[in-house]
Amino acid sequence: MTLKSVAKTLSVSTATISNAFSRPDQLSKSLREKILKECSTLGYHGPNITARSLRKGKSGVLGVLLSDPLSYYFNDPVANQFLSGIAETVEQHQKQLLMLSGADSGKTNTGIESLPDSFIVYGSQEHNPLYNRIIQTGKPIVTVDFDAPEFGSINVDNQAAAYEVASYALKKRSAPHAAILGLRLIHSERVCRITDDELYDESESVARRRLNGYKQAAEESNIALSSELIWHIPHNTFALAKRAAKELLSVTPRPNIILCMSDVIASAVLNVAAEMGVSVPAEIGVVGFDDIPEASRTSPPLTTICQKSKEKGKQAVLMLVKGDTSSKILMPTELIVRDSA
Amino acid sequence: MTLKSVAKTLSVSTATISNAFSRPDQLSKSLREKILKECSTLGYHGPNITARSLRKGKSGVLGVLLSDPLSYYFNDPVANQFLSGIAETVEQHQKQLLMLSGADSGKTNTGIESLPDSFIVYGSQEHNPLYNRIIQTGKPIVTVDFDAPEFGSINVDNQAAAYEVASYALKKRSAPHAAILGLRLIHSERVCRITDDELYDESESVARRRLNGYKQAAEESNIALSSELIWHIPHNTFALAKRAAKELLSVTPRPNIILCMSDVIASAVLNVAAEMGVSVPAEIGVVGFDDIPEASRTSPPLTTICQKSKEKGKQAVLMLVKGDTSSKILMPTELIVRDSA
DNA sequence: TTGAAAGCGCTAACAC
DNA sequence: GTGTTAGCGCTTTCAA
Repeated sequence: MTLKSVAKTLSVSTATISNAFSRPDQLSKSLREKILKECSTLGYHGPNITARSLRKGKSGVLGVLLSDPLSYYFNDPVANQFLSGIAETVEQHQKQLLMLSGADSGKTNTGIESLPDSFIVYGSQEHNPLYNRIIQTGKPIVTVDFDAPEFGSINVDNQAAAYEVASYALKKRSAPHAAILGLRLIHSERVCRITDDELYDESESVARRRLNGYKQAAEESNIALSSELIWHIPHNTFALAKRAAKELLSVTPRPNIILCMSDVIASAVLNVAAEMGVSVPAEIGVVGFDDIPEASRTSPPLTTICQKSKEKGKQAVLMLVKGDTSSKILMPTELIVRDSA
Repeated sequence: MTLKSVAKTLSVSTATISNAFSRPDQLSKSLREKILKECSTLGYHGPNITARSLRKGKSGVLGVLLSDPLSYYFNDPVANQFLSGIAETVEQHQKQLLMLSGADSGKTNTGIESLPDSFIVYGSQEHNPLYNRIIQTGKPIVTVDFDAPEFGSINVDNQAAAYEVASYALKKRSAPHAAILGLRLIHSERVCRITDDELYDESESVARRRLNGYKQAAEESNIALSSELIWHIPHNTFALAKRAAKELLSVTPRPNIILCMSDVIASAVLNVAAEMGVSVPAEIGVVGFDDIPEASRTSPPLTTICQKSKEKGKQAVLMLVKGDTSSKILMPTELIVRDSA
């Protein structure tokens, strides 16, 4: 059942059918309705999207390029929020959402980058060949949580936010002794501490900016920050964070402030602390980052930085919809004080 | 940059370029490698997927039809698991994943159903016009968590599982007095109790089957189950569940067993119970359903039914990949005993 | 191993 | 307001 065959059956031209579906102003209302009704009874539900996309050079699909396997993004609370903001806005604009994995792209090229009309690129894509292919399409791109000079972007001031939450935590203690549970600080798949030279890495990643914020707060409070008390966690999962938390809470003397680069990590700390009988916030203060929904439900509830992940997704879609591909948006963050520090 | 223009530049035929990318056996290895290399330097990354799909009638895209707005699925732990199982398997098979919302389909038809080669339909789609259009494409379909005679499907035995967990909870108490927090029991957007006639509804939904399992267990224990102690919660969110839990825990005399149709609901009950100073499991027993990751981390940890959501997603993709579109698979469930009952 | 050409289903320019 | 037609970029058959 094609537009052509339908046109023949209804004894009108193909243009008329096409117009009935795509350009209502090109024919009378009565004819349009008649045609739509007849198509419906015939079982023709409108133009084939592949053919239409080929012809028009547009598909109505928005691509989201992610930097890890897709399954990761279904299990990370921050990504969940971000993607649900995207999804909601995409739906409002009657577009389709295609999630593009950073993982499969190394293998066979499926040419999928030619389908979407525009892209949201989430997180740094250093070694992702698909990213380069997307750039070469010349289609509109907005980056989120990292920056590329040539594209519009949405970010938060990670350093300032980390500084704020760390300062708060440090000032709450009379004799602060801080440790850091970092997320993706270095390129390693292992939970481990970093080395001193890695501490002064100059890269611009989210983790680095947060670390800089922590360092800044520590300096202001005249606290030493050695790499011995900085852990690297390769992915934002509860299990990995728990491993790091166990190591950290077993250190003697035990730090009394734990700065966590995500709420998932912070909640793992609370969990381990409870298991070990360490009381929060009496013995140790814990702060997170992100303000995921669970943050208000942990015991004790988390003191953290709220970054409006859902709103980030929404804004990214809106930029693309509006055709704004050059603004550099810095979203506000907010210190959320609860009981964990 | 098209295949044709590249062919001209390299002075070979279009067929040769096409073969180099899609049918390696049709030309010599050396020629193929030479062409691939030259294409790469030229910046041609392979055939346009729209044109290719139009021509071949296949796109390499797998569609997942959902019954609510997409954003819902990013925030539901069970859906997260299911979708991550799908995503993982789709990636392994070098296909793309397109999530199709049940929400936008009422509005303008984008013809998107013509893109995917096959579909996973998740959850009953009673009033979803897109479902009907997908059926009309005649493409392979696998349904999950509901059944349609003409398609393959993946389900769990909800009634048996609910019976199992309810029996366990009831037998743990000397004088059991049970209440039920149901998920999508009726068609209402409000948190509310159901009426007596609704209690005997004959429909085949997941919620109904679970309710039947609870009823069966109650009968066996000679317990009355009146609609006065059965709540309907329209969506699987913590906030709605909390509202219902508050109502329930304020009833006098207070039930001492709470059967929850999801772990999200059960964890909301634990949360409310803690706020009200009701101790679990001493004063009330709580059981959930699903075994989401958080279920093992609540306090107390949840006694629940494990349904392998991720595995369901994986199996659904596998059926489609294998071309099996008629098997009716019933996945096993397992009673997970923890501390909440 | 290669080249020529038809045609996948549609849209839009143009003619009427 | 409607009909005709070229061609979007590709794959595949057929012939060379």
